[in-house]
Amino acid sequence: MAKAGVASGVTAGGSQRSAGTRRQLVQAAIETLSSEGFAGASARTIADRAGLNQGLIFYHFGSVANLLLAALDAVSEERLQLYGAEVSTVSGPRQLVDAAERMFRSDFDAGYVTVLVEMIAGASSTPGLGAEVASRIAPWKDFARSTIEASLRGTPLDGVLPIGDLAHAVVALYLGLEMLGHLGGDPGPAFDLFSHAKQLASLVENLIPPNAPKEPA
Amino acid sequence: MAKAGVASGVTAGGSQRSAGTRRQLVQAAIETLSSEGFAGASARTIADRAGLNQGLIFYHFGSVANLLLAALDAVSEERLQLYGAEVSTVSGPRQLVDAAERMFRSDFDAGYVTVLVEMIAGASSTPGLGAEVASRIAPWKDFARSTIEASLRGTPLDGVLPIGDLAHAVVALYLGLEMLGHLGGDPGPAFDLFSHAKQLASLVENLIPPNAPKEPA
DNA sequence: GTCTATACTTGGATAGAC
DNA sequence: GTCTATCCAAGTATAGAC
Repeated sequence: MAKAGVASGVTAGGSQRSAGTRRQLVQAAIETLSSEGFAGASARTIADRAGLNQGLIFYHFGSVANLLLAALDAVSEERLQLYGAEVSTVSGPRQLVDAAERMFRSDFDAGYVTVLVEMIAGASSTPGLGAEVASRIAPWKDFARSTIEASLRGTPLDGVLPIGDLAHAVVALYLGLEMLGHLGGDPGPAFDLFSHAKQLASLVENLIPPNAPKEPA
Repeated sequence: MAKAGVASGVTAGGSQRSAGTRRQLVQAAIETLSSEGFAGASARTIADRAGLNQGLIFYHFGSVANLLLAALDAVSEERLQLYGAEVSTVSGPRQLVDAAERMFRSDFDAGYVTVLVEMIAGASSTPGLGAEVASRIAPWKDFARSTIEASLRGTPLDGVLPIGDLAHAVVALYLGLEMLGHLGGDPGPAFDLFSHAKQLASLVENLIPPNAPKEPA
């Protein structure tokens, strides 16, 4: 056991100065989770990186676990918003795979998916953390589902694929590819897969043009 | 930082008594990794579970990291052997998916894949650990590749699919499904996926019967 | 050779200074 | 309200007992 209990809602909303300190700590927590992993994300390590006293973590967040959750929140919100923007201009499966590849690349380089992976893997060490992490992962599955659904609209696959299960698989694959890529230091195989997926998506699109007008049922 | 450096080959081969102690520690390490995760797998926690003095870990393995690697070795070897046996009786994609589902179920229930996931995620916290873990994950990808290859022999997909990349994806998916299933406490969605995969595999098999004699090139 | 008691280091948390 | 100095628990590691 390393991190202590998960208090709820200790993210006090205070002054300007306080907000700045919190922001620095959250940023340092993200970087530490990326480079040292959950097990290496101690109060001291994080505070050192931010150039701040480690006690501040407990004052502002109540516990290390809560700071890490705040870091997860920050990453999840920012990325999800960016993903939404990327995807909004997309029509059809091939463009979607293309967008997914770009997002994976920038995620991988910045170490953002690592934050998710580390928090999921680390959750089992702290009582109560699992549920908190789960509630922050859920939006990703929702996002995957609605995006897949939208991109399939108008193609012959519309309505025949189990979207919910597919979304689950996509998220799982995304996390797994990140783990393997990070471990070997080489995300190469992941990008080979994206390239195959693009061919497959093109195949689907060439059967029937994307976004062809569809008869109302 | 929690675990210390990774010494090489400290797994001294000694007496009967020594072997028994090591076995108990490895077993306790596996259980601890499963239930508490990498971050919770301290020398004291593991030794307590085994009912042994924590100093024994350093005497027998040199460091906590080395004990955890020994645990990973044990799980990987035992499971890989069992997987090999399961798969040896298999012919064709559908039976393969069937076998994979059985293996995933027993792995998930026993927490064996969790050991892999936790070691991969935890690797980044200890210098040198990443490479050691990577070399122990590699056989899984090899196994996936040769198994997929064999099951496709004689089907119309033989030779057209990028086996290496597919194997990478399968391992990644396996790890990702484990993470998500473990997090939510419910591996359900993973099994839904297996069920879809079975339908897909049946489809492939019905195009051309499995293991149909193939013309030599 | 095997194990235990003990030394030392790092980590979480808070009482009290500003 | 914000932060720092300090405390105690938990972790790694080893010197020495058996």
